[in-house]
Amino acid sequence: MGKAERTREYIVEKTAPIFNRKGFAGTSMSDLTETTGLTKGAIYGNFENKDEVALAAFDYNVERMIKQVRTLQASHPTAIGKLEAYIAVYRRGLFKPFLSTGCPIINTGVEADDTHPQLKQKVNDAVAKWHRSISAIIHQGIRAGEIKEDVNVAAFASLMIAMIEGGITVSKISGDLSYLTQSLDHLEQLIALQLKK
Amino acid sequence: MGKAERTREYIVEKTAPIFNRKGFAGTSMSDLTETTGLTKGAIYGNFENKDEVALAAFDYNVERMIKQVRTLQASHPTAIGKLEAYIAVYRRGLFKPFLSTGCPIINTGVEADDTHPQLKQKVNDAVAKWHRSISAIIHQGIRAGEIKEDVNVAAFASLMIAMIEGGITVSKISGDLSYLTQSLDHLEQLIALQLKK
Amino acid sequence: MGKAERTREYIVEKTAPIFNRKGFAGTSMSDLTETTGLTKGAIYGNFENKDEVALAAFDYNVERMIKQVRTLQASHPTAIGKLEAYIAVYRRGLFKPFLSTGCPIINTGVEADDTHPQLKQKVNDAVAKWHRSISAIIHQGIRAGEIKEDVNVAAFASLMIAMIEGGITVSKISGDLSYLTQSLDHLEQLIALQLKK
Amino acid sequence: MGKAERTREYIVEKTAPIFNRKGFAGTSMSDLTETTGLTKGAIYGNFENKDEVALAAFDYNVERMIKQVRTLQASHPTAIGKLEAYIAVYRRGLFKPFLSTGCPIINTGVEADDTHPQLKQKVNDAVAKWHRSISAIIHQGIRAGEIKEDVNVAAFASLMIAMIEGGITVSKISGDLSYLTQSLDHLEQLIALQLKK
DNA sequence: CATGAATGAGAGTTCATTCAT
DNA sequence: AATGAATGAACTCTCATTCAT
Repeated sequence: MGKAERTREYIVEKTAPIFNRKGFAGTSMSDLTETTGLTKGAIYGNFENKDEVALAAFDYNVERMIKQVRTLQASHPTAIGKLEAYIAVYRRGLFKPFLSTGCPIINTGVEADDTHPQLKQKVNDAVAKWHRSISAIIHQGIRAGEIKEDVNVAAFASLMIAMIEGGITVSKISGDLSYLTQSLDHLEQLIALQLKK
Repeated sequence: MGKAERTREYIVEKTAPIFNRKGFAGTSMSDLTETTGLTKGAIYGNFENKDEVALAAFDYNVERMIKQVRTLQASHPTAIGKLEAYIAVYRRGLFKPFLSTGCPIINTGVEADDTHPQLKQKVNDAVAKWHRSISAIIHQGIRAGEIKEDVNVAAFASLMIAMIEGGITVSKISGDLSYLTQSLDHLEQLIALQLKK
Repeated sequence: MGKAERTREYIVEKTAPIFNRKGFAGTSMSDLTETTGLTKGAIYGNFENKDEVALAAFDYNVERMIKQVRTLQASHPTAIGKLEAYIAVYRRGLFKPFLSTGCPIINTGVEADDTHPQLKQKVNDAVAKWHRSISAIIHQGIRAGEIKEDVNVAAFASLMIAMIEGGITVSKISGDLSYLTQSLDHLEQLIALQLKK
Repeated sequence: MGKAERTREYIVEKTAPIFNRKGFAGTSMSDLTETTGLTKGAIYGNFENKDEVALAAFDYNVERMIKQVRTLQASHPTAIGKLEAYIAVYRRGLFKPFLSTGCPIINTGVEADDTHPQLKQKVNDAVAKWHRSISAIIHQGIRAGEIKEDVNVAAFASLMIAMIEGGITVSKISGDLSYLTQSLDHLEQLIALQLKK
């Protein structure tokens, strides 16, 4: 990894939380230089413009969430275990500052939807990828005989994502964790009752 | 209603959708003058600053949503009917541009949470009020003998809000209505199975 | 005096101290409506514009100072007595809030000199009138045999005005009354030693 | 001296006369960009805001006056010579455009006294410093046996400052140099008769 | 006449971006 | 490759003035 590559990563790591907290319009280039300790030139030397930093920061934020799930899923070979890993990760987030700024997909999506086509596309892709990922796990569970065959896979994945994101987001904006707790509790029941054979 | 009051309302009506779409930081005073056809002076003559317009616009946006629910609930005397009215309103939103910009509570909350204390407070209040409103309906249903007595009222209200908001928001940012559809379908089942006697 | 005339005077009385304190550029039309309790329209109905109010306010402020001197001079028939009346008035100002905002001639002149020709002209006239007034008193004293004949009248009047204004102004801007005290003390001696026969 | 430092100085040099002539409220940021040929961004890159430029400009204006006096005083070792240097400098100003805009201490003090606490403080300090400076010279003269021992040092310094400032200011606002001439002539006599042994 | 809502130019300030060094 | 001073457009907001009511 060359120096330029390392600087790029450093900038992304440092600025990603700012973009997640303040949003694209609310984050200024000065915020970025302050957080990184770098100059304007250094950032513009590594990124074409603010948009490019924001896009890279979004990727970084999403990747970071995915990594947490993947790590936990690695130690759970069954489909049900992998689905429950999602719940465990977000439940763990309840007690860490991890979710205090909410989910980057929602944070970015809500702002970008009507103002920033490039970010919007990335958000779209992230949601679609997540949906495919959950669907694949359920299908795997069906093939493995763990999960009922008549489950509406796409519908369940949609419901699962909506509930998780709803829980995270309403808890974040209200400062009341019960929204996330209830969502995760209910999701756990659904997995046990509707999916498990 | 004096002229000032009328202009205030006119400004709020016209600008509320802009704030909902673009957010507070993303909406400029020039956006407001363009939409209203008024000059900056006219807006500053009726509002102390941009914040005040945004706060009034948020109230307007929330009130508009509440009104739709209340109107439908008026023709449903039972508690179950009133809860189903929520679902009907949001399902109807699926086919209208009504929900195309998402829920103002989420849109505003996501941005304001880390950047705008006054708006954040209003969002907090709106969520709390909604929770109280749903809880009151369930309690009324219990007293009326419509709804099971052992329901965890607060938990159900939290789950209901999280699911609706999750459905609306993920559908909005992904452009895929299935998230909202699945949330509303499942919520309908929950009401039928877990609440109804 | 008609109603219009009374309103004009009311506006001038109320706004004159504001102009004296904040200056022309530093005083806004809103300052004027706040102080008077009148509307913009009421002021523009009685004055063509801000300049006209400022010009009238300057006249009022100067006239008010002159009146104080004239009143005291009325009870002093001698020329020396009349000159000492000036000193008495300004010395009295030391203990009243009367001079706390400084002399309107200086306050206005300093700002207007390079920015407001009309006000500048009024300031010029006020100084010239004051000079003529002192000169006339000295000449009267000479004719009456009170004052030495070889006094350089114009020079003495100039020195007297410069000392009074210097004392008032430096005391005002420094918050230290000694500048005015020393000026008045010295001026008193000069009258006794250089003028009095 | 870095580039930023040089630009700061350039801005101060160019804008100081404008602030002295038009005052703080009367000087706009556009006045500053016009005079300097720089953009607003360039000024805001070097100063936090308009206030900071005005404060630096005041310091510059005062320092410029002090330098003239100090330069002349350097070639006059005696206390009397140093005091007469003040008079010489201001008398010289009579024939140059140097005093055409008046004394920055008075110009600034008159406006700032009731409107700008930071500038007011600087004015206060400048007057106090001047007073101390004159007092020190007189004390030095007493110790050196040049000046009478029973002189009221503080009182003389106050009178001297009041007379000089009164002369400058009334001459400026009236356009009649006799006020300054008479003040300086008289002050010269006072030094010769009241101070000199 | 008086009102006060509305005007529109201009105020002070910020910000993404550029470019000489 | 990095610096950071400078750009200039856009930002929020104010102000003297006007005019329909």
